[in-house]
Amino acid sequence: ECFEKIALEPPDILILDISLPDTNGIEITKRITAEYPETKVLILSMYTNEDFIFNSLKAGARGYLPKNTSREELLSAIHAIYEGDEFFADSISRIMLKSYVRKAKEDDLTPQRGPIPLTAREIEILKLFAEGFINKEISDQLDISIRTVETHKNHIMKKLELKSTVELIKYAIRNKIVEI
Amino acid sequence: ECFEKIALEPPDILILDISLPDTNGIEITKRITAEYPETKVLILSMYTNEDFIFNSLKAGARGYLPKNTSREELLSAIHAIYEGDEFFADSISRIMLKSYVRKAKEDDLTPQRGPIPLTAREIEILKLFAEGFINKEISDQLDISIRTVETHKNHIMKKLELKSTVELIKYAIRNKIVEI
DNA sequence: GTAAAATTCAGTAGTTTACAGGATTGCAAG
DNA sequence: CTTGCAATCCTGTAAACTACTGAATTTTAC
Repeated sequence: ECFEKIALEPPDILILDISLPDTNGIEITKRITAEYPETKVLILSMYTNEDFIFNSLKAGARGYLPKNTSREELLSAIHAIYEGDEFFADSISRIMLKSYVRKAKEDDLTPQRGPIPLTAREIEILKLFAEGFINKEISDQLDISIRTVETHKNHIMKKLELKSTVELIKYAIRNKIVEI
Repeated sequence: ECFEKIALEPPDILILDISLPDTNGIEITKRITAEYPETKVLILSMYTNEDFIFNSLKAGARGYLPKNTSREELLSAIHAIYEGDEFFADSISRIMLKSYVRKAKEDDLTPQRGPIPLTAREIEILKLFAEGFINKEISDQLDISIRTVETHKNHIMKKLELKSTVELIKYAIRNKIVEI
């Protein structure tokens, strides 16, 4: 029914009042913002779970307000969104910021399980390998024998206790030796 | 001088008034939070650049206020932080939230350069390969010949115009067929 | 100044890739 | 219905790579 009415005359702002923390509201938001980019979605929900808020925003919502929002704040939000701005209740911003910082810290900790226990030469070879060069190309670039390249790779695998080249590449990515 | 005084008697809260957008304030924050975890850092700065704020928070700051903060808000922040909470001015939260959402959307768009042009079987094999299984293990799991596994991999490489297994693994990671 | 580690190279056996070819099956259009 | 196509399956052969062992030379560390 919602989509039928929107198809007739897309509104400037669609206020979605979400009562259940399922993905319905998010799916509606995604569809609206995809099909009617000029219609701006403001979500009003009692759910302040960070993942739910996050997915709503990723789906394209321009604002998010908790249910206990004052009349004044709702009006401010509508005006801000109408002007093309985004609007989030302070409580929402704060929840999301904490989550953001927490994730950023986690991301920063996980890759570095201690310093990389490789020599400069080994890192050089791992980098070239993980960039996609085959052994012959590596040996040409470094002006050493193919066998030496192989030996270095072997040492690397043993040091890191890796069982396949797949893990080797993943290691290089995780430790930022190469880009994905 | 700052560090000498802190060493004598670590304060409950350290209010860092940063006037330059260099990394000094961030380095100080990092060192304090590492050496004196019980000392909480509140940053007061006229710089509201999102990267600067972000790095401050990653360095361990418990709060961030812009220079034009009211006396009341500063006191609220000090009290909140003293209680073990975090405190960010609303303007700061809003800046960071927008940046967060923007980045999340970017991350979501980049990997999918169109649908994956592989058959179900090919994706199955790519997934197992990128998880680290060798051809023999894949052929056992799927109950097919090793040569068939090789052929599938060959088809995948040709379809995707990839030149090495390294690129194949990176493709699988980018397209979320496997975790890093 | 010696011991340990890093860097270099090689032999051998087994595994994987590159390239070319063929067989079977399922499904959809003519 | 058969024709064509894509997907799936299998093989041969040469080249490249891996696993394991061994070893010479240079660097680093105490």
